[in-house]
Amino acid sequence: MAEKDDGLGLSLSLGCPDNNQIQNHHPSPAATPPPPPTAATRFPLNFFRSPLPFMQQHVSSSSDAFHPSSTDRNAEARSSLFRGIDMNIRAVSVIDCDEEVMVSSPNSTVSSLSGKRSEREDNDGESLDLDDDGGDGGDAAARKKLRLSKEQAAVLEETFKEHNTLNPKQKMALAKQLNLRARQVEVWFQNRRARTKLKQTEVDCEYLRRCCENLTDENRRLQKEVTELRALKLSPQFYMNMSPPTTLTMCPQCERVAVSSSSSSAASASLDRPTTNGSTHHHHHRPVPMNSWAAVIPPHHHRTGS
DNA sequence: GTGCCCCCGCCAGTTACGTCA
DNA sequence: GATGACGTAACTGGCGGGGGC
Repeated sequence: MAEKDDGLGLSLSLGCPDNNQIQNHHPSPAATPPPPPTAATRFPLNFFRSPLPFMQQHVSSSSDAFHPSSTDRNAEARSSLFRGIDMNIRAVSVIDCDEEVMVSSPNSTVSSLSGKRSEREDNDGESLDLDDDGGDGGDAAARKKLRLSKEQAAVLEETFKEHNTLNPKQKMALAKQLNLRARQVEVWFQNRRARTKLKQTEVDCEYLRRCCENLTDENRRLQKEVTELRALKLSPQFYMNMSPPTTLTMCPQCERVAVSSSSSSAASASLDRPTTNGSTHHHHHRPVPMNSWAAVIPPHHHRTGS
Protein backbone atom coordinates (compact mmCIF):
# COMPACT_ATOMS: atom_id res chain seq x y z
CA MET A 1 0.00 0.00 0.00
CA ALA A 2 1.41 3.31 -0.92
CA GLU A 3 2.23 5.78 1.76
CA LYS A 4 -0.39 8.41 1.98
CA ASP A 5 -1.85 10.87 4.29
CA ASP A 6 -4.42 8.97 6.20
CA GLY A 7 -6.14 11.91 7.62
CA LEU A 8 -4.28 11.54 10.85
CA GLY A 9 -1.51 13.67 9.53
CA LEU A 10 0.91 10.89 10.15
CA SER A 11 3.66 9.59 8.00
CA LEU A 12 6.48 7.18 8.23
CA SER A 13 9.05 9.65 6.99
CA LEU A 14 11.90 9.12 9.33
CA GLY A 15 15.31 10.55 9.01
CA CYS A 16 18.45 9.11 10.36
CA PRO A 17 17.75 8.51 14.01
CA ASP A 18 20.30 10.77 15.49
CA ASN A 19 19.58 12.34 18.77
CA ASN A 20 18.17 15.49 17.38
CA GLN A 21 15.75 13.69 15.24
CA ILE A 22 14.82 11.40 18.01
CA GLN A 23 14.06 14.38 20.10
CA ASN A 24 12.10 16.04 17.43
CA HIS A 25 10.28 12.97 16.46
CA HIS A 26 9.41 11.92 19.95
CA PRO A 27 8.68 15.04 21.84
CA SER A 28 7.89 14.67 25.45
CA PRO A 29 4.25 15.25 26.20
CA ALA A 30 5.23 17.16 29.27
CA ALA A 31 8.00 19.21 27.81
CA THR A 32 6.65 19.84 24.37
CA PRO A 33 3.58 21.90 23.73
CA PRO A 34 1.20 20.70 21.09
CA PRO A 35 2.75 21.42 17.74
CA PRO A 36 1.14 23.78 15.30
CA PRO A 37 -1.32 22.08 13.03
CA THR A 38 0.95 21.50 10.12
CA ALA A 39 0.41 18.64 7.76
CA ALA A 40 2.94 16.52 9.54
CA THR A 41 2.05 17.36 13.08
CA ARG A 42 -1.60 18.04 13.09
CA PHE A 43 -2.19 15.07 15.29
CA PRO A 44 0.98 14.36 17.13
CA LEU A 45 1.70 10.73 17.63
CA ASN A 46 3.11 11.23 21.04
CA PHE A 47 0.13 12.89 22.38
CA PHE A 48 -0.07 10.49 25.21
CA ARG A 49 2.74 8.04 25.06
CA SER A 50 6.44 7.67 25.01
CA PRO A 51 8.26 7.18 21.78
CA LEU A 52 8.97 3.51 21.94
CA PRO A 53 7.46 0.59 23.74
CA PHE A 54 10.49 0.11 25.92
CA MET A 55 10.12 3.67 27.03
CA GLN A 56 6.42 3.64 27.22
CA GLN A 57 4.89 4.85 30.37
CA HIS A 58 1.47 4.23 31.64
CA VAL A 59 -0.64 6.90 30.15
CA SER A 60 -4.16 6.10 31.05
CA SER A 61 -3.72 8.10 34.18
CA SER A 62 -2.81 11.13 32.18
CA SER A 63 -6.43 12.03 32.02
CA ASP A 64 -7.11 11.54 35.65
CA ALA A 65 -7.95 15.16 35.93
CA PHE A 66 -10.94 14.48 33.78
CA HIS A 67 -12.13 11.43 35.59
CA PRO A 68 -15.51 11.75 37.07
CA SER A 69 -16.25 11.66 40.68
CA SER A 70 -17.60 8.46 41.99
CA THR A 71 -20.85 10.21 42.66
CA ASP A 72 -21.24 11.03 39.03
CA ARG A 73 -20.35 7.56 38.01
CA ASN A 74 -22.69 5.88 40.40
CA ALA A 75 -25.50 8.19 39.56
CA GLU A 76 -24.95 7.50 35.95
CA ALA A 77 -24.81 3.81 36.62
CA ARG A 78 -28.01 3.85 38.61
CA SER A 79 -29.87 5.80 36.05
CA SER A 80 -28.49 3.72 33.25
CA LEU A 81 -30.12 0.66 34.65
CA PHE A 82 -33.39 1.94 33.40
CA ARG A 83 -32.20 3.40 30.22
CA GLY A 84 -33.02 2.31 26.74
CA ILE A 85 -30.97 0.16 24.53
CA ASP A 86 -28.49 1.08 21.91
CA MET A 87 -29.86 1.97 18.55
CA ASN A 88 -28.13 -0.95 17.00
CA ILE A 89 -29.88 -3.50 19.09
CA ARG A 90 -33.22 -1.96 19.50
CA ALA A 91 -34.52 -4.08 16.75
CA VAL A 92 -33.82 -7.15 18.76
CA SER A 93 -34.64 -5.73 22.12
CA VAL A 94 -37.47 -8.10 22.63
CA ILE A 95 -36.68 -8.41 26.28
CA ASP A 96 -37.86 -5.88 28.73
CA CYS A 97 -35.36 -3.32 29.74
CA ASP A 98 -35.84 -4.49 33.22
CA GLU A 99 -33.16 -4.15 35.78
CA GLU A 100 -33.69 -7.66 36.97
CA VAL A 101 -33.40 -9.05 33.51
CA MET A 102 -30.27 -7.11 32.83
CA VAL A 103 -28.57 -8.22 35.95
CA SER A 104 -29.69 -11.75 36.25
CA SER A 105 -29.23 -12.63 32.63
CA PRO A 106 -25.99 -11.04 31.67
CA ASN A 107 -25.31 -13.71 29.11
CA SER A 108 -28.59 -13.81 27.44
CA THR A 109 -28.90 -14.57 23.77
CA VAL A 110 -28.74 -10.88 23.07
CA SER A 111 -25.09 -10.60 23.81
CA SER A 112 -25.00 -6.90 23.23
CA LEU A 113 -27.22 -6.42 26.17
CA SER A 114 -25.08 -8.25 28.57
CA GLY A 115 -23.75 -6.76 31.71
CA LYS A 116 -22.17 -3.40 31.69
CA ARG A 117 -22.61 -2.98 27.99
CA SER A 118 -26.29 -2.61 28.27
CA GLU A 119 -26.04 -0.49 31.33
CA ARG A 120 -23.60 1.71 29.62
CA GLU A 121 -25.92 2.40 26.79
CA ASP A 122 -27.30 5.82 26.91
CA ASN A 123 -30.32 7.31 25.35
CA ASP A 124 -29.18 10.81 25.82
CA GLY A 125 -32.60 12.11 25.36
CA GLU A 126 -31.96 14.73 22.79
CA SER A 127 -29.62 12.62 20.79
CA LEU A 128 -30.43 11.36 17.39
CA ASP A 129 -32.63 8.40 17.06
CA LEU A 130 -30.47 6.84 14.49
CA ASP A 131 -32.45 3.71 14.17
CA ASP A 132 -35.58 5.54 13.41
CA ASP A 133 -36.02 3.88 10.10
CA GLY A 134 -35.16 0.66 11.70
CA GLY A 135 -37.30 -1.38 13.84
CA ASP A 136 -37.42 -3.13 10.57
CA GLY A 137 -37.21 -6.22 12.54
CA GLY A 138 -34.73 -8.96 12.26
CA ASP A 139 -31.19 -9.24 13.48
CA ALA A 140 -29.87 -8.19 10.11
CA ALA A 141 -30.61 -4.62 11.02
CA ALA A 142 -29.06 -4.98 14.42
CA ARG A 143 -26.03 -2.92 13.58
CA LYS A 144 -26.46 0.24 11.64
CA LYS A 145 -23.34 2.12 10.86
CA LEU A 146 -23.29 5.85 10.80
CA ARG A 147 -20.85 7.84 8.78
CA LEU A 148 -19.85 10.90 10.72
CA SER A 149 -20.04 14.12 8.85
CA LYS A 150 -16.93 16.12 8.15
CA GLU A 151 -17.99 18.71 10.63
CA GLN A 152 -18.52 16.15 13.33
CA ALA A 153 -15.22 14.50 12.59
CA ALA A 154 -13.45 17.83 12.65
CA VAL A 155 -14.85 18.73 16.04
CA LEU A 156 -13.94 15.33 17.39
CA GLU A 157 -10.44 15.69 16.05
CA GLU A 158 -10.04 19.08 17.59
CA THR A 159 -11.26 17.78 20.90
CA PHE A 160 -8.96 14.79 20.66
CA LYS A 161 -6.03 17.11 20.18
CA GLU A 162 -6.90 18.77 23.44
CA HIS A 163 -7.58 15.60 25.42
CA ASN A 164 -7.33 12.09 24.13
CA THR A 165 -9.81 11.00 26.73
CA LEU A 166 -13.03 12.52 27.90
CA ASN A 167 -14.78 12.46 31.18
CA PRO A 168 -18.51 11.79 31.15
CA LYS A 169 -19.39 15.45 31.29
CA GLN A 170 -17.16 16.30 28.40
CA LYS A 171 -18.45 13.33 26.53
CA MET A 172 -22.04 14.32 27.08
CA ALA A 173 -21.37 17.91 26.12
CA LEU A 174 -19.60 16.88 22.99
CA ALA A 175 -22.30 14.43 22.09
CA LYS A 176 -24.90 17.09 22.56
CA GLN A 177 -22.93 19.54 20.51
CA LEU A 178 -22.55 17.07 17.68
CA ASN A 179 -25.99 15.63 18.02
CA LEU A 180 -24.57 12.22 18.63
CA ARG A 181 -24.99 9.74 21.41
CA ALA A 182 -22.38 9.71 24.14
CA ARG A 183 -21.62 6.13 23.28
CA GLN A 184 -20.73 7.18 19.76
CA VAL A 185 -18.35 9.81 21.05
CA GLU A 186 -16.83 7.29 23.38
CA VAL A 187 -16.36 4.76 20.61
CA TRP A 188 -14.90 7.37 18.34
CA PHE A 189 -12.30 8.27 20.95
CA GLN A 190 -11.45 4.65 21.55
CA ASN A 191 -10.97 4.00 17.88
CA ARG A 192 -9.03 7.20 17.48
CA ARG A 193 -6.65 6.20 20.23
CA ALA A 194 -6.24 2.81 18.62
CA ARG A 195 -5.44 4.38 15.28
CA THR A 196 -2.93 6.70 16.87
CA LYS A 197 -1.29 3.84 18.64
CA LEU A 198 -1.12 1.78 15.50
CA LYS A 199 0.53 4.60 13.62
CA GLN A 200 2.98 5.14 16.43
CA THR A 201 3.84 1.46 16.39
CA GLU A 202 4.59 1.68 12.71
CA VAL A 203 6.83 4.66 13.32
CA ASP A 204 8.55 2.85 16.16
CA CYS A 205 9.16 -0.15 13.95
CA GLU A 206 10.63 2.01 11.26
CA TYR A 207 12.84 3.73 13.80
CA LEU A 208 14.08 0.44 15.19
CA ARG A 209 14.64 -0.91 11.71
CA ARG A 210 16.83 2.06 10.89
CA CYS A 211 18.69 1.67 14.16
CA CYS A 212 19.30 -1.94 13.31
CA GLU A 213 20.56 -1.04 9.89
CA ASN A 214 22.92 1.56 11.29
CA LEU A 215 24.26 -0.80 13.90
CA THR A 216 24.75 -3.48 11.30
CA ASP A 217 26.67 -1.09 9.13
CA GLU A 218 28.74 0.03 12.04
CA ASN A 219 29.42 -3.52 13.04
CA ARG A 220 30.48 -4.34 9.51
CA ARG A 221 32.77 -1.37 9.45
CA LEU A 222 34.34 -2.27 12.76
CA GLN A 223 34.85 -5.85 11.68
CA LYS A 224 36.62 -4.61 8.64
CA GLU A 225 38.72 -2.34 10.75
CA VAL A 226 39.69 -5.19 13.02
CA THR A 227 40.74 -7.21 10.05
CA GLU A 228 42.85 -4.37 8.79
CA LEU A 229 44.45 -3.83 12.16
CA ARG A 230 45.27 -7.46 12.46
CA ALA A 231 46.88 -7.32 9.07
CA LEU A 232 48.95 -4.38 10.20
CA LYS A 233 49.92 -6.05 13.42
CA LEU A 234 53.22 -7.14 11.93
CA SER A 235 54.17 -3.60 11.01
CA PRO A 236 54.26 -1.74 14.32
CA GLN A 237 55.91 1.36 12.87
CA PHE A 238 52.97 2.01 10.67
CA TYR A 239 50.75 1.22 13.56
CA MET A 240 52.34 3.87 15.75
CA ASN A 241 52.04 6.60 13.15
CA MET A 242 48.43 5.91 12.53
CA SER A 243 45.83 8.17 13.99
CA PRO A 244 43.06 6.34 15.78
CA PRO A 245 40.28 5.78 13.30
CA THR A 246 37.72 5.01 15.91
CA THR A 247 37.33 5.67 19.55
CA LEU A 248 34.92 4.00 21.83
CA THR A 249 34.15 6.37 24.60
CA MET A 250 32.42 5.83 27.86
CA CYS A 251 30.74 8.41 29.98
CA PRO A 252 32.48 8.36 33.35
CA GLN A 253 29.21 9.10 35.09
CA CYS A 254 26.85 6.59 33.64
CA GLU A 255 29.29 4.25 31.93
CA ARG A 256 27.37 4.36 28.71
CA VAL A 257 29.30 3.65 25.59
CA ALA A 258 29.29 5.86 22.56
CA VAL A 259 31.14 5.53 19.31
CA SER A 260 32.85 8.46 17.79
CA SER A 261 34.94 8.46 14.71
CA SER A 262 36.64 11.05 12.61
CA SER A 263 35.96 9.06 9.52
CA SER A 264 32.44 7.83 10.03
CA SER A 265 29.10 9.31 10.67
CA ALA A 266 29.28 9.37 14.40
CA ALA A 267 25.69 10.30 14.80
CA SER A 268 24.55 7.09 13.28
CA ALA A 269 26.39 5.10 15.86
CA SER A 270 25.27 6.90 18.92
CA LEU A 271 23.77 4.56 21.45
CA ASP A 272 22.02 7.24 23.39
CA ARG A 273 18.30 7.12 23.48
CA PRO A 274 15.95 9.94 24.24
CA THR A 275 14.74 9.86 27.75
CA THR A 276 11.13 9.66 28.64
CA ASN A 277 10.97 13.31 29.42
CA GLY A 278 12.20 14.14 25.97
CA SER A 279 15.63 15.29 26.95
CA THR A 280 18.69 13.58 25.73
CA HIS A 281 21.36 12.23 27.94
CA HIS A 282 23.64 14.66 29.70
CA HIS A 283 26.62 15.84 27.72
CA HIS A 284 29.69 13.72 27.79
CA HIS A 285 32.26 16.34 28.57
CA ARG A 286 35.12 13.99 29.12
CA PRO A 287 34.68 10.81 27.20
CA VAL A 288 36.92 8.03 28.30
CA PRO A 289 38.33 5.90 25.54
CA MET A 290 37.81 2.24 26.11
CA ASN A 291 39.75 0.49 23.43
CA SER A 292 43.40 -0.15 23.05
CA TRP A 293 44.01 3.53 22.58
CA ALA A 294 42.96 3.97 26.15
CA ALA A 295 46.46 3.03 27.12
CA VAL A 296 47.31 6.67 27.02
CA ILE A 297 44.75 7.47 29.67
CA PRO A 298 46.21 7.85 33.15
CA PRO A 299 45.07 5.15 35.55
CA HIS A 300 43.22 7.48 37.88
CA HIS A 301 40.66 8.13 35.17
CA HIS A 302 39.37 4.63 35.61
CA ARG A 303 38.87 4.78 39.35
CA THR A 304 35.36 4.03 40.32
CA GLY A 305 35.63 5.55 43.73
CA SER A 306 34.58 2.45 45.59
C1' DG B 1 -6.91 -2.79 57.42
C1' DT B 2 -8.77 -6.30 54.26
C1' DG B 3 -11.68 -8.74 51.09
C1' DC B 4 -15.52 -8.83 48.17
C1' DC B 5 -18.57 -6.87 44.91
C1' DC B 6 -20.03 -3.56 41.60
C1' DC B 7 -19.26 -0.18 38.26
C1' DC B 8 -16.56 2.17 35.12
C1' DG B 9 -13.13 3.27 31.50
C1' DC B 10 -9.90 1.54 28.59
C1' DC B 11 -7.76 -1.65 25.43
C1' DA B 12 -7.04 -5.36 21.93
C1' DG B 13 -9.28 -7.84 18.80
C1' DT B 14 -13.07 -8.50 15.84
C1' DT B 15 -17.15 -7.65 13.01
C1' DA B 16 -19.78 -5.27 9.80
C1' DC B 17 -20.85 -1.47 7.01
C1' DG B 18 -19.79 2.41 3.63
C1' DT B 19 -16.87 3.99 0.05
C1' DC B 20 -13.99 3.77 -3.79
C1' DA B 21 -11.23 2.04 -7.57
C1' DG C 1 -23.37 -3.96 -11.62
C1' DA C 2 -20.03 -7.05 -9.15
C1' DT C 3 -16.03 -7.28 -6.47
C1' DG C 4 -12.18 -6.69 -3.47
C1' DA C 5 -9.53 -3.47 -0.67
C1' DC C 6 -9.69 -0.24 2.66
C1' DG C 7 -11.28 2.84 6.40
C1' DT C 8 -13.85 3.03 10.33
C1' DA C 9 -18.07 2.75 13.36
C1' DA C 10 -19.52 -0.42 16.53
C1' DC C 11 -19.18 -4.56 19.33
C1' DT C 12 -17.03 -8.07 22.57
C1' DG C 13 -14.45 -9.77 26.31
C1' DG C 14 -10.99 -8.92 29.55
C1' DC C 15 -8.41 -6.15 32.84
C1' DG C 16 -7.40 -2.83 36.36
C1' DG C 17 -8.84 0.91 39.37
C1' DG C 18 -11.97 3.19 42.53
C1' DG C 19 -15.64 3.23 45.81
C1' DG C 20 -19.03 1.17 48.95
C1' DC C 21 -20.07 -2.30 52.27
